Order: sequence, then structure tokens, then C-alpha cells
Amino acid sequence: MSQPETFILALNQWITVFMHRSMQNMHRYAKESGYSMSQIFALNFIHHRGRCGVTDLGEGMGVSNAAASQMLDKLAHQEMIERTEDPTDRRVKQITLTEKGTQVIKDSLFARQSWFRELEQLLSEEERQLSISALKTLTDKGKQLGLYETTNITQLNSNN
Amino acid sequence: MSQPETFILALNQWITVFMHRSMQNMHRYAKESGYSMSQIFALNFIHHRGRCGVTDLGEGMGVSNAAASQMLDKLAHQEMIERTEDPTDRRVKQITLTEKGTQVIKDSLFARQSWFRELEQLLSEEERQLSISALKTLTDKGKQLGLYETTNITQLNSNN
DNA sequence: CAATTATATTAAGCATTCTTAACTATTAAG
DNA sequence: CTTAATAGTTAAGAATGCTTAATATAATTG
Repeated sequence: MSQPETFILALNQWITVFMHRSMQNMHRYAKESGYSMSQIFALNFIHHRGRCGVTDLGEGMGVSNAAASQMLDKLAHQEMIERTEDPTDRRVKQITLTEKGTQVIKDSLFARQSWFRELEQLLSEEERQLSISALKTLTDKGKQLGLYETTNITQLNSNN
Repeated sequence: MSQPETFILALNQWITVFMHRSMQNMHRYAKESGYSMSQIFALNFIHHRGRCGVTDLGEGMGVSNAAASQMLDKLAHQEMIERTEDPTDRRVKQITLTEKGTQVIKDSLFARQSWFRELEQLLSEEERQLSISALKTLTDKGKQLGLYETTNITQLNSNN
């Protein structure tokens, strides 16, 4: 069973390599497309969480609900999100992504893919299959740990 | 060989699940420990790139060298980095992480690990071994694609 | 050596994003 | 029904981080 830390170590090393590239790409994408990292982050949160309230977003991002409200103002002005009244409780606003907001998520994902393709080139067919299998497992298990509703991001990269 | 997009898709899905958690953790860690995301990002860059100049950092982070210099000012004031003259070219400053700066990187990594441990619990022994193998492969290949010198982050998580 | 180029710093100004506090509207509780 | 609690917005001010421009120092070029 090797050392008990083997899995954590392997994950950490992978994350370390991956994050460095991914963060740079995200950062670059945000710059080039004129969105801030906060905005990307907020859109990502909403996309994962699904319909949610202003305070939810604030808590998720670790800021006050005032800050969340202001951020949503800008996003709404850019037509990336919509705020509608919750029919069951008219105090709360339901935040949803618009078509455009969803597209931004798609694009930011796509911005990362050039590196993925390069990476794939370096794999043998066996390594490739092994990786696919492992990644699927990790994804499934990872989703089980998530407490949020997961909207289906799966399709984002295939139908574009 | 299934669809040509299978690998990219599997990677994207995993990244999607992982990033959501990881970003939240990073964000939370940064907040709690009083550092900004930019600072964490800069420290990460320096850690990966190894000794580098001010302009290098600016280019790596996509900002002007003035911005990089100002950021380094703060980091130096917090004793997270040191600036020394390059003996071969006294115009350039060599940026290095201090003990404290390295520790911050360690801690930010550690902050992510609780999720990793939960994830590991959900895996069968076979899945666990498969994942380790795949992650190692991806890490190795990923490093080959990197253009930066990689300092050894491997040891960070074991000797702590 | 003189002029140019490269590196880093500093200063001033601007845009973004955060916080707290005040305010409105709605719901829940007594 | 009255009071208290909850959700969201708005406003004012502070903090952060960015840019451009000016400056100092060192290296390179002719």
C-alpha cells in the first residue's frame, strides 16, 4: 500500500503543476476579455451553485452581501446575470446566468484547453486511457463531496 | 479509441470540479491569513520560477514592472521575499523567497488538503492506485511542457 | 568616452472592490 | 396588529492594485 501519503502527494504535485499554468491562463483570459478575476470567480460560483440569492453569493465569495450586490449590479449591467424575484419569498432575488454569462464561462474554459491538447500529445495511448479512467473516477467522487447542486458543465466543451 | 475529445473532456470535467473547491479554499485561506490573492499568486510564481528579476515577475503576472516593483515592496516589508543585486548585472535584482514566504506557500497548499483527504476516503484501493499512477504521469508530462525551472515543491507536503 | 539601452524605483492619479451604516420591502413571531 | 428579523440595495469612505511618467543607476554600443 506504499506510504499513506502517496495519494495526497500525487494530487498535490499534479495540482502544483496544473495550477501554475491554469492560473496564468485564467489571468490572461480575464485580462484580454476585459473581465476581472472577481467577475470570473462570481460567474463560476453561480454556474456551479445554480440559482441562488445575493447573500449566498457573498458568503460563497467571502464578502459582505453589500459587496455581492454591487458586483451583481455590474454583472447585470453587462447582461451576464439576471435577478428575478423568488415567488415563494419576495425578499430574495434569484440570480441566474444569462446566455452571455454562460458563454463567458465556456470561453474561459476553452482558454485553458490549448495546454490540455499539448499535454495529450505527450501521452501514449495506454497512458491516455489510464488518465481518462482515473480522471473520471476523481470527478465522480469529487462531485459526491460537493455540497452544491452541480449544473451540467459537461456539455460546455463539446457543443462549441 | 472513442472520441478524440475524450481526454480533453475528462480533464475539463475534473478541473471544473476541482477548481471550484480549490479556488474557494485558496480564497478562504488568503482572507483568513490576511494576504491578497495577488500576493499568493506572486509568491507562487516566484516559487516556481525560482530566482528571477522584477520585470520577469511583471511579465509572468501580466502587469507592468512598476506594478511588480510595488508589489515586491509590500512582500519585502512583510519579509516574504528578498531582493539582492545580481552580481553579474547590477541593474537587476534577484528575487528570492524567504523562509517565511516559503512557509506561506506550504500553508496555502496545506489548506487545500482537507478536501483531498475526504476525496481519498471515497476511493477503493484499486481506484486509489490507478489515480496515483495517472496523476504521476500527468505531472511528469505537464512538467515537460513547462518553460520555467521548477523548484522542488514535492518536498513541501511531506516534511511538514 | 558619449550616447543609448536596460532595470528598477518612485510618484501621482485612476479604477475597482471592499466595508460599514442607513434605508426599503417582506416575512415571521408574539 | 405590532415588533422583530431577514434580504437586498444604496451611499460614503478606505484600501488595493494598476497605469503612465519621471528618475537613478548600470550596462552596452558606436
